[in-house]
Amino acid sequence: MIGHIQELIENALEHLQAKGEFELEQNPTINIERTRSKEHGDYASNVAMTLAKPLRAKPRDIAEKIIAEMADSTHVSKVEIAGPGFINFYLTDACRLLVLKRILKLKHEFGASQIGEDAKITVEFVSANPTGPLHVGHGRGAAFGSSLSNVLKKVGYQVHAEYYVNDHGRQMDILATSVWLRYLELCGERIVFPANGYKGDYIFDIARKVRQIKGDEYRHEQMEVFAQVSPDEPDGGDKEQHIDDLVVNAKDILGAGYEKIFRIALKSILSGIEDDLEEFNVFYDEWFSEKSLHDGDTIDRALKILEDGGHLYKKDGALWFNATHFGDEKDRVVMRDNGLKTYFASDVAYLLNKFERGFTKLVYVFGADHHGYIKRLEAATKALGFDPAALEILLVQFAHLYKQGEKLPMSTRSGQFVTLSELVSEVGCDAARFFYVMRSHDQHLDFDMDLAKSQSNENPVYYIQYAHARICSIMRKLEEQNMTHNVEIGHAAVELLVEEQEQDLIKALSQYPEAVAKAATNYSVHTVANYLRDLAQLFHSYYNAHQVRIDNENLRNARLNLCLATRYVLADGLSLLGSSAPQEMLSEDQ
RNA sequence: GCGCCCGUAGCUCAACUGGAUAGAGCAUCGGCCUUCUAAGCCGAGGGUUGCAGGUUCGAGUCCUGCCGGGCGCGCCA
Repeated sequence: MIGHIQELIENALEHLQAKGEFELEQNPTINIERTRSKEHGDYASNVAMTLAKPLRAKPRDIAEKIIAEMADSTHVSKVEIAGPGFINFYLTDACRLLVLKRILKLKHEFGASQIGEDAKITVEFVSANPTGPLHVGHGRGAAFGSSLSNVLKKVGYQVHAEYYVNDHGRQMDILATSVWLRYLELCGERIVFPANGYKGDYIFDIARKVRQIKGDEYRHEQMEVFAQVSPDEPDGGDKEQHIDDLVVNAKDILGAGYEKIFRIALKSILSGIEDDLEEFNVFYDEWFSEKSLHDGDTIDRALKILEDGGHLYKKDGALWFNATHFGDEKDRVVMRDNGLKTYFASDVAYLLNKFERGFTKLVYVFGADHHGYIKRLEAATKALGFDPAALEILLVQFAHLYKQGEKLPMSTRSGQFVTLSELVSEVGCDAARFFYVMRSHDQHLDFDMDLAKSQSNENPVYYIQYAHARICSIMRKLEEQNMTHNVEIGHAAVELLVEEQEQDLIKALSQYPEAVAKAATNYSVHTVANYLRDLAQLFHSYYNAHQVRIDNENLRNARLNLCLATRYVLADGLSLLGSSAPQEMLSEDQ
């Protein structure tokens, strides 16, 4: 429809130029918008205002000429000048009502588009280190990334959702060593647990698993384990050095056994993460192993490209990437003086890997604390010879959880945190997903767990789901009373939908594709949440004002069509956000 | 200190990328269940968009400077 109106204005402008009324050096971009309020019609254009300057004329005069020259359209019933020079378009009823037929035909396909033009796009999100279970701090990234993937798919991108598994490197060594130390404790060794080790209870769980499988096979005396290890922080030493020494000992003492513990720990935690995400309705197309970059030649090739480009240099025994040359604040180390490649080297390789797989858009969903990564990733992209515009790095601000008015602490190392799984089992997946994405991702979020749990009008998820359930209820009651719903009769009678609430609801339905498109192009999933709230609100108003199950067959079927269309859109929108659309609302005491 | 993000109703947040009278929910107050689920509806009050300038037909939105909050600034991940 927007395109149609653009065409009307374009043609009018061409005629005016041909007649010599207007003299324009270039064709203006014609901006058509939905009006904010219905007193301004359905669509509006500000073209007369933007032309005021080049034409040196008053906006309202220009608008008048454009309207006079505009061809009649079967879709437009009225065109008006308003305010400082807006041109307002009113659609014909027939045109407005067309959307109902469209929705009932397309069902869950309604709202889809080809904006993405089938482009290959990756969305990487969460990618938390597999050193412990996901906590509520990861929840927002998971909810946002997953919903964004759904939305991008809906508008015609080939989306590949990825979780980058850091299954290589120092943190994983610390994890494996932590497990071993807990295992030794279980065997009865007296261990002073390192300050920098992973302290959560889940480490004990994994240690128990190791003991179950291997018995006392990996037991060694405390003296041997701590031989030559520098003092820990509480004893006046460096906690980093202390844990690194322990890792070295663990590898020496255990040999192949170390690898075994490492794999058990990784597998155990990773499958826990997968389960938690599945429970959270989050699914990936790929779990990408960092280790695979090392095992293959990707890292070496990536570094070679940087090397060949002259972007690497040696300093203090380490190998540096000349990131400042590409706009970063600092140069970055890619290989430490001990010969180990840094995580940044893996990041560069992963970047290269994504481009080599043919993705034209690389979306990263990062926590806000990672904003320092933007510049270095852009720098690496340029140095690899790719266009940094292909990167879309989205920062998700922190979500603070509140329970009974108190802020919940979040700290991975200390082992004190609410896990995502606990959150989901407490407030439910539907509410948790919705709450995480109902605010703009670049805005801080206060997550009120009591509100998310409450079965009341305060809770926006239930509000939307209730609208859906009410429609389902109408359909159920219809059958019970042997009334019929004939879609064709409904279509033929749509012009009977003259009530204000019906008109408003129809208009809102027709805006669904725009809401989805906007969410996709702006990476703003919360707009879908807002849209659904508005739609549910309009439906509830309608429901309270008018009966659907009535004897008048024509009107009844028209209203049922409207209800069914609303139901499809509500269900589809909720599914984009990862929430369900229940057919009935059951309270706890039922 | 330097860099990035954010300041909108008492609270939590929107505002179609520069448009018309800045909107919702919660909270507060007043109404609506003999009717398809009251997890609902209808109505009322509530604002110098942190402050000060600038850009233009027009600024919550863009530019500059302050004030206030969050985060980051490792051969850690």
